[in-house]
Amino acid sequence: MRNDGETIELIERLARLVTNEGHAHGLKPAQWEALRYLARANRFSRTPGGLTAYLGLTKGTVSQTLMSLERAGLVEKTANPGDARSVQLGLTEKGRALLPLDGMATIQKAFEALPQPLRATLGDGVAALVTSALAARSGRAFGICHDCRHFAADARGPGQHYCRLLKQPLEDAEAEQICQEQEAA
Amino acid sequence: MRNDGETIELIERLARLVTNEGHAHGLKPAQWEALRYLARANRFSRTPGGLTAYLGLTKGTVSQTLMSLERAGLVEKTANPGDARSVQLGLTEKGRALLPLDGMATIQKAFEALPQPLRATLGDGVAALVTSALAARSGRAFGICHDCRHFAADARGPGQHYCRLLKQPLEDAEAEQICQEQEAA
DNA sequence: GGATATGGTATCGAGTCAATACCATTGGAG
DNA sequence: CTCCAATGGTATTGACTCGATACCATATCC
Repeated sequence: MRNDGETIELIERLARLVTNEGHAHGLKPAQWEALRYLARANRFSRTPGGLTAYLGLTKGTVSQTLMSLERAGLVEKTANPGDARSVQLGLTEKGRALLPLDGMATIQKAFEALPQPLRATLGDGVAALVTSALAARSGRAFGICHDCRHFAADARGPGQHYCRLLKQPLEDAEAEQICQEQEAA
Repeated sequence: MRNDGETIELIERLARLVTNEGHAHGLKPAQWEALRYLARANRFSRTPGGLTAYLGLTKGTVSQTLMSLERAGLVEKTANPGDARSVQLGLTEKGRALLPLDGMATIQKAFEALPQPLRATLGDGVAALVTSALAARSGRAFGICHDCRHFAADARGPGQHYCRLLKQPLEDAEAEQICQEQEAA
């Protein structure tokens, strides 16, 4: 029988495996994490500050990583209309093309090789553990927009949603992205 | 409902949380992983080569990390009787004293806060995923000695076990440690 | 309109990591 | 028994990560 200590060791091992996969195609783990985040985050969250909160690092570190990605032509910065201090981040064509080559695909394949009841079960367990660990460090959830308590579906007509917190309209596609401000409904 | 893609995102997030916890007490994540490995590995596996295989890194990298730990007085090297090329690693008193301050304790607490059926379930899922991911990269399991097909229980009397592969006697305590050579029974 | 908060960047030092080169010892094969 | 390839480690280099600290511009609040 497996005891709790062994499970912790396995979680540690899994974390190492994920990190190791992050060296695909000459990029570094932190760079891949930034790329994946930018591919999934909505326009309110695609900023250096958003990425900093997501990764749980300091802003100086994240600024460095973003500069290296910008130098490599994978990420571009544009001015944020409405706040001249802030910066909007986005993937370039080249950056987007790199996404399918992500080393996480290896983990994903291993995951998909598991029988179905186990997959669902693992999802539940990991979700609960992440929630619990995030709560312990008072970190944000970065959940999906449409699962948020500030989300108003079809508030402006079919497919025209609305964020009550940021007072902004939302397209269908955006409702599927992750958001800095998301709070469970 | 959660789909498979979301589970992968959560696994990625969990890996980042584990890595972030690795900065406790001025050490780095890789240094903590080395310390934990040395605390759990048996005498056949407590070598730079064993740690290299466990972490899935190159030997040069691991050599660097071990040197920094030796400079800090947390790890000590002794000659390996029987092979003058090899080195035996061990934790110093100071290194052993540091173990309970491990940042993984935070993750462990979050894990223990989960209700029981979920804990067991998560353990099963993570075990299966790690096994599957390791197989994909043909990595070793580093399982517990007494679960190995080379393990002969009480072969030399009660509590006097034996490794058929390395042809070495094993004490009770060693049978509970992880081993480089372990293969599921 | 000035204090303070916020979003980012610049710089430094220690560490990580792969790659390459290198050095001993070991263990075969002739 | 002597080469010689394989094995276990270390040394060095260069790009990147990361926290800490300092700093700058724009926003916001009184």
